[in-house]
Amino acid sequence: MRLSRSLVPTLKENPAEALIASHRLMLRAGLVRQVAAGIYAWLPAGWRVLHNIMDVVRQEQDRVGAQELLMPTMQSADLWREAGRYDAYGPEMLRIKDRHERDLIYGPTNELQIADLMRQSIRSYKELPQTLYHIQWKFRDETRPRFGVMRGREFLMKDGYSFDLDQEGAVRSYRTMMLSYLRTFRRLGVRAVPMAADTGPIGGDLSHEFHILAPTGESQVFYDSQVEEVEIGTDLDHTDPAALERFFQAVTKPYAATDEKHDLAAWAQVPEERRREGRGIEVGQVFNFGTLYSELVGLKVPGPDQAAVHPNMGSYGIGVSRLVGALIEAHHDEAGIIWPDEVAPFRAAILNLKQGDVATDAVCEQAYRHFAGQALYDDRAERAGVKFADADLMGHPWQLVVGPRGAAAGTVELKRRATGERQELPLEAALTHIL
RNA sequence: CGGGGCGUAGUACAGCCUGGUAGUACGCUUGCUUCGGGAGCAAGAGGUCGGAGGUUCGAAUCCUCUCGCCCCGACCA
Repeated sequence: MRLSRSLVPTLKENPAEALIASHRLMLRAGLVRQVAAGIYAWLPAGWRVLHNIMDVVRQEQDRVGAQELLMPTMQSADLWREAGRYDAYGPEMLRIKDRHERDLIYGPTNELQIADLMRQSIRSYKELPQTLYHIQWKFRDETRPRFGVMRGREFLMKDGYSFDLDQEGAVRSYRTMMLSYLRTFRRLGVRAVPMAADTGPIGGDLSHEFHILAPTGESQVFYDSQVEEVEIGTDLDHTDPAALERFFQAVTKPYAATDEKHDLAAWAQVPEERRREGRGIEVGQVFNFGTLYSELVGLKVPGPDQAAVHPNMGSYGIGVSRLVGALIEAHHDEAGIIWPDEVAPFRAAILNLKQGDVATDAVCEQAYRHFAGQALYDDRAERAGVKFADADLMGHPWQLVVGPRGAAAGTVELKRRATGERQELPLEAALTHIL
């Protein structure tokens, strides 16, 4: 993208409504604009970030055999009534009437829909296990939206659901998802610690929340520093139950809990020098809730012995739009955002220090073509300082600085945003470096 | 939902108490100069002061109602 022709409305000053770093920087870097309380428009650069996160999530889901589908945002109230959840859910659920006075809801979650879908579709235990997921907008009418996209009313969430014949299979699905999630967060450039968690209104008895540690987190978290040393299992074969179990034990054995589940007795067992306490941003949660929902919607299949079986379900969520804020909370400095490589809206910014200079323009155009849409070309006829400030603010992992001096000598300056390191090198070398 | 705060130009704010032609800075436009890490000078554009009603000769300013946004708490990916 050429910056001169892009909708990237950066701000030099901090908007008054934004108090925490990620909210401030998202507005200042031109990623989002607020439309109403807790509702945001994603501008081109912000939308690219969201896409990049979705891509990583998708790849890691597909890798462990989950199938993507897409369920609608709007749901019929009937299903919720049938399951006895329409009145139970409370005012957080946005209820709408269509022109025929039929009750609809904007989905706050999808486990009823997916269970209903499976009820209509699967006919035998031989079709299990299956795990399905989608990435879709949700709406929860929070009493108090805040912190920008971190607690919006409308938010993008990846939610997945597993269906197993029995508890043993369900535990395996649960562990597989744990692995997938930890891989996902790792690729997104953050360490998310799984913590024992309350199961909340969804019910069930096995649940972990994934927290990114940041001072602005909403939960108080306690953990044994050993969890930080666990190998994430990038190459682990998830179809090997023994390897999966070893991994799961290693990840969940060290003490880690949010304040809701904090156990003082267990905490006291953790050696003092390994005790860590801080704030965490919840970016994901995994549940196993047994046969609760299959029973609610009447999902059952004939088992091996002819008897009808309610599949054992698990539910797995990642707050995709919240992650954008959480990643910024975890990666920024005074100058702006520092994107992890996989999520950056652009791999590099090309800064043309003298637009109109034939040699400089030529080098920039060459680099621009080379990146084929993966770079933001700052082709504005501005002072260098403005460009550097914007590039730092937007947090591109690399900055390719092209000026007339270098263009004449056949070199460009390459700057790494995260470290501030700069080096002067030939264009070709710089390009290989970035890719 | 309880408590607090705020709505004036794209952004940050002043003006309101004590009514009298809507201001400052940054950003934006144009020109000249400058030009390798948030330039200087000059000239401009840009606002139904959140909305409605009222008081008044006259309302951003006073009164009433209303809408919206932010913060703290209780609740949640």
